[in-house]
Amino acid sequence: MKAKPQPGNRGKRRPEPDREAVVPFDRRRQIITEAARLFASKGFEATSIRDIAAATGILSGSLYHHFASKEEMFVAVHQTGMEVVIRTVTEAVRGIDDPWERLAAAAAAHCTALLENSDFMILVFPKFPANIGAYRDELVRQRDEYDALIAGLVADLDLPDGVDRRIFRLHILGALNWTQTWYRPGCGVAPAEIGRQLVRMLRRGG
Amino acid sequence: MKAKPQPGNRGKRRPEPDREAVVPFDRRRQIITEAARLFASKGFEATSIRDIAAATGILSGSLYHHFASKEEMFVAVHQTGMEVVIRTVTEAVRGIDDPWERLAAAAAAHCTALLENSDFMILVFPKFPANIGAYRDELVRQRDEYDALIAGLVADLDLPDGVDRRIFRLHILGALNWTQTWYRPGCGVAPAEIGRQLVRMLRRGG
DNA sequence: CGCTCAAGCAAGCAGTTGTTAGGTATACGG
DNA sequence: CCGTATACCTAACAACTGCTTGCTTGAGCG
Repeated sequence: MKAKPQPGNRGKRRPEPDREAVVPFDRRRQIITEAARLFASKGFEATSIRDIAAATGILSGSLYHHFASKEEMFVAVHQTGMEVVIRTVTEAVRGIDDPWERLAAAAAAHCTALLENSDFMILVFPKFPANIGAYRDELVRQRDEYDALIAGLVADLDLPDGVDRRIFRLHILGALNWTQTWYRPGCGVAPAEIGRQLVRMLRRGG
Repeated sequence: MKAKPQPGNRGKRRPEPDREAVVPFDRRRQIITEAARLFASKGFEATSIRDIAAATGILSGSLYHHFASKEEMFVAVHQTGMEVVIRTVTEAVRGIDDPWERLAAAAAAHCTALLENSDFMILVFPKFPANIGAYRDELVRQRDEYDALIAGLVADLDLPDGVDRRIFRLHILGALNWTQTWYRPGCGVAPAEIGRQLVRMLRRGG
């Protein structure tokens, strides 16, 4: 966090596998983690390359050995975040048969991943950076993949006639993603419970 | 929009009441409007003082005759946006008695104000600028005022036991506010319908 | 040993940022 | 017609932005 650039690991392909840290030293992943945390807390534009570098314990220029641009870092963070949510939700619904129970488990997992994964905080970004340019398609693809996962869960539900399943899905995702703006740890309600309550309200009414 | 700085109105307190334009010339409001549009489309940090000045047809330094800082502009935009939503929603529920119908009307009005008010686009900001500092309390106060309005509507509902009305309210606002990220004009569903459908889903289930 | 090359540092580039100081034209009250 | 206030312009400030260049270090390999 406050790590100063340490000339120690200059030129090292990789420090010898630390016996305490099972996870191998991976600078790229470390950068993504720190960038994710900063993007989540200050926003993309307000986070400077130097902020990310300082948090990683590196100088700003050195980041460009791992990423071509700040936008590419954003894409990497976005992708990693989406992968985490997709994996978490997929695992959460495995083995559950009842469609509503599956959706409830998914919502709980979504909230947990979003709000509790403090060592790798994810942000489902409300909007993409302005100059994202050519990367846009890739970001949309990543997001659509998760959208499709939720759409599959919604498709299995037994819903009254006239309910637009697309809007149903978007409202669920909206409510879940918006929790980022108001949830604070130790506010009395666990993330999983927040997700479950939403599905409960939508299922039985109220 | 593309208005170049025109030395014409230098020093004028106000141009003589234009017979065509009923609304009196109000630079401060004009700046707020343009800033709101830019903040909504590019985000606060990505919008520069010079962007706002150019959109207003003024030079960047001149903005500081109307606002002390960029953050103060944000506060003004936020306040104006909140006032518009509060006014719109308050008017929408007037004369309606049934609590669920009141909520449905409120949701419809919220979406309409958010998505359709193109000449004064509002953004309900997911998070405040980083260096907002002392202005934070004022922003929270403005937001809480609207929160209380919705909380009042929710309090009148006949809900099943065990439903947390606070979470109920936050999920509604979350779903409604998130529409900003996916709604596009002419996408087949009118903003008011999007709001109504949410309440319908929450009322009867599904 | 000598070669290669990833990983990082040091320094700086050109452009942009929010903000300010000082000057100028215009309107209005006296 | 004079003084004051308003609204704006001009020009710049220091700080910061993303990014590039040239160099150094040291591990791995034949």
